[in-house]
Amino acid sequence: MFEPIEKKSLSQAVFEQLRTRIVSGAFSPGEPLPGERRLADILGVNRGAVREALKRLEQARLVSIQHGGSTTVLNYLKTAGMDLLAQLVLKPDGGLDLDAVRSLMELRSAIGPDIARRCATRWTDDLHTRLTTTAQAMQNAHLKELQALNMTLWGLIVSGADNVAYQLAFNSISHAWGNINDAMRPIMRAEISDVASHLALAEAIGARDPARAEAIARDLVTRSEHNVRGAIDTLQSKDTPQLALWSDS
Amino acid sequence: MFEPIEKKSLSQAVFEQLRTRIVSGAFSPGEPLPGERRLADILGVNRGAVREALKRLEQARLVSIQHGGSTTVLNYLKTAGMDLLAQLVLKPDGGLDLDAVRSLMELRSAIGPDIARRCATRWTDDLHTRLTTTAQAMQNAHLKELQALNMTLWGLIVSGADNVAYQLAFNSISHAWGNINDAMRPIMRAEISDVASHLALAEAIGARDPARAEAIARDLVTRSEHNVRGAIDTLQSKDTPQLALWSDS
DNA sequence: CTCGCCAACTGGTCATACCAGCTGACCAAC
DNA sequence: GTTGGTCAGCTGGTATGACCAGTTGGCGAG
Repeated sequence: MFEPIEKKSLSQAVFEQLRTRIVSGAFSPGEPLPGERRLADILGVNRGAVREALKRLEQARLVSIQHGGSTTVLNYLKTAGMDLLAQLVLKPDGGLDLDAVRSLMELRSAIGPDIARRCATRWTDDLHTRLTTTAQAMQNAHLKELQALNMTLWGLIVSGADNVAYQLAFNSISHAWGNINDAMRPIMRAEISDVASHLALAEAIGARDPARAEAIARDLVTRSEHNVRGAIDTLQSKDTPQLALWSDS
Repeated sequence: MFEPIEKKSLSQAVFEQLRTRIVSGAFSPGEPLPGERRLADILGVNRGAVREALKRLEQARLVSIQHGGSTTVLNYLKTAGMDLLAQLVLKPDGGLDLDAVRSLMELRSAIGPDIARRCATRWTDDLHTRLTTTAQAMQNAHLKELQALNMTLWGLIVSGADNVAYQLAFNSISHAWGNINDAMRPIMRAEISDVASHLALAEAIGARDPARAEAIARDLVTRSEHNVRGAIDTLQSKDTPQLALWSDS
């Protein structure tokens, strides 16, 4: 139906364009970027917009700015932080980068069970109630709602794990997730449609049973990880011409 | 002796000041920030510097900027990405925030073994050689060198795990680490001075033995995690009688 | 040759003006 | 009352031109 109109500032556009070019390899690590004045001239914007974009690139550790010297491109694989994941899971053409998605799912599989385990021993207040309420809401939900509730549930579990590193990592993952959740829905089906396991997870955490919570969580998150791997294998083995499948569907 | 002179641009200073105030709670979530012109006036800098700082705060998801509206502070615990860890491990007074450090070590404990496991099955080229060389270099190294070599070793393992999410998470962790590695050296001693285990880890990965690599890695990273926890418990029981009462339950 | 200075880059800061979006007060017209 | 319009006064967004401040390399004096 109606979709929100996409609006972005100039500095945002400059930032995204440069970021895409750096990640895609159009700029090689160590290569100097054109000067601010020249970039502004090329892109047809004023220098302030370019500077704002460059500052953001510097904060993302994609470039290195030196007063008096030139701004150089960094090797993002060795310097960039986790927030770049949100960019990497999407290819420049808008499709999914399955390799990055696989990486994301593997990370999720590694920390998810540990988060559930720690939450089971550390939660306070009425977290148990809120977990159970959320899990119960999954009983009469469709796939799209299931996905949202699954995210809500994990957000609660993370908040109960009393660990800011997990919390921030979850935020970064969620942010990346926002770019691909529609495409991931069928792949996540086996995990998010298993309401009984989610209820059991909430119950195990509420009962302060870390081992059981960890086991249930591991079982759940592993399913989607395997499904992503299965999707990759299918694409790699079946269709030699990759583009054929993309254009047909 | 002589230390490098700390030089930072105005926008960097503005960014850091606002970030510190947001994280410390001087600005509450939802609270509107003063306007750009007013901030520039208060801080005695140009509006451009303020704008560059605000753009960076927005990218870090610490504030939300709206054209025509006001810039509001976000709840960083629910929005900020993992790069904020580098800020959180240091308290405003320069001391360590042990709670954040504990979080960091727990995250490290969760992903480290999994990274080693995946590296053992996925490494290519001469990674095994480089791992062994690095581990062997630890044999005649002092504590400070051991710490650096341990970081180098893990950097190699991460690069061999073929997982961009782990790679970026490692970058974020390393970045936070750079702020506290001096203080963490004694705590890490039990882990980084065990050269034999590091050699065994390199050997297990080279032998493509994921189970053994995972086990050795888990044993190593868990030590430092426990030491951090021990340091926290010691501090809590010794001083600050208020907190002692709290933990007596 | 070395040393030191100068010119020409680079990014950093500044002041000013104007454009563009939001909000609320006010005021018709229905 | 509700609706819709206008307008003033905020807010952030963009543009311009100037100048300050590090870095670099070349060129001339010694």
